[in-house]
Amino acid sequence: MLEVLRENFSHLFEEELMVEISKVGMHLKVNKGDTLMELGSSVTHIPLLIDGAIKIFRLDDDYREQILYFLERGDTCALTLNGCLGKAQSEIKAVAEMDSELILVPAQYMESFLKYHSWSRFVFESFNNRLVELLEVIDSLAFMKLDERLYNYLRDKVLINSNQLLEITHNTIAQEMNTSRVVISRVLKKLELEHRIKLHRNKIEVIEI
Amino acid sequence: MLEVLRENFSHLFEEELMVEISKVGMHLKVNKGDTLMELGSSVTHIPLLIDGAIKIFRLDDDYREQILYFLERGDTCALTLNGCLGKAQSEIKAVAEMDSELILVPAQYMESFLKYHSWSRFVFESFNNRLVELLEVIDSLAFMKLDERLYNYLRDKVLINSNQLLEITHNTIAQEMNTSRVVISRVLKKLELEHRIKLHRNKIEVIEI
DNA sequence: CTGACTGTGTAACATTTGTAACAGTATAAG
DNA sequence: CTTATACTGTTACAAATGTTACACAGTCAG
Repeated sequence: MLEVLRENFSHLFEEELMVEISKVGMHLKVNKGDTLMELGSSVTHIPLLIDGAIKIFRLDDDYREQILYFLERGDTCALTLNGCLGKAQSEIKAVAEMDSELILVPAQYMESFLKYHSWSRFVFESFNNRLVELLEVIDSLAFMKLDERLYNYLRDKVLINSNQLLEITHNTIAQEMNTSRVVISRVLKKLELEHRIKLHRNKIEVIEI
Repeated sequence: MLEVLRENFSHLFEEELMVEISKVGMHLKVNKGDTLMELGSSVTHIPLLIDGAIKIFRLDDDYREQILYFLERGDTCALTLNGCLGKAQSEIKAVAEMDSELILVPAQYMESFLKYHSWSRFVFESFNNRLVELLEVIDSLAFMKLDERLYNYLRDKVLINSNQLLEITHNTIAQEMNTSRVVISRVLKKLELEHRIKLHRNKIEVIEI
């Protein structure tokens, strides 16, 4: 695992910290679609993403969901850190957007690693990134109409997957954005008429400008 | 200023840190309605709230706004910290909800103070609180209808002001929630019919359960 | 007191989003 | 090939929210 850490985190962490992490961390591979954390499950580990992408959702009491952001290589999830400190059950869900690889660090090391400058810097920047992304979600929900929100959602997916051709169904989009399939189909059709996307069965092609 | 710090932050900060803060901090009093930070103004200070309450808004390009949360005694603004680290212009607005008193610490001390355990704990908890509050805003926007959002907004105001009788106009509410006055008047009337509030001129009485 | 202004109530209508129902088409399993 | 299932398109309608317009009541300055 130390090798994996060196390959992926040497620009972030000092050698000594990577050694420490490799002693207590757990190396994990997950498949596309796997759920990593369910509503209210206690937060016992801090994830470090080695490869792939994880999407994070907010859940409400009726199991509706709202996508928040993606974690990518080098990211961690501040909401987890949050859970570590606050001891609160985090009502979020994490699902692998693609086959991914991560290291899980037991939450109790969170604070003790703060003596490493690179770790505290990493944690700070992570909080920072998450705050910014949550603000973007708020912008989207508060100020934008569904067509723009949907287009942004698709653009994000394109970036994460490094592919203009998305393999996704209308139904899945509807769930992730907390609306209904009919509405998504309607708005997608509108975006297609505006030549911003092309629709295929099970696939959506995003036309970049 | 050291006296003021001791009175209000001795449960949070160690003595030595308070001394340091008192050397570089600026003691400030603001009046209800004063704007503390405008869209994109560079973030040069970290605020420590001594007394009163500050409301924080998200702004969009058309100067529409969405209220995020209130800062109270003992709070600081993680979005400011965010600004310190990320060097990004924070597109938020801060307005005094009531007459308030705060200490401004120049942003450059943010990192150096991290050697004080109580400071790094304080900063972490602050990030934490802000994340939780942003998630609540997202819940509100993503999952709730306007009547519930409005009632929650009023309840928050009651808590912050320690007063069931709010002095506020429909128009102000509409601005803070990014909707129109007519809509707010309509929904307020509905809440009144449900006996959850009572309407008066310039005043709204929230009936607690 | 008078006129200007602000705050509130309300009606009529437009737009956006959500829901129900159903048809047609591609795909997969047998 | 046949059947079942998943996916998409579309219509008609409902509900929520936004917009425009206007009436009227309280307040404040002169």
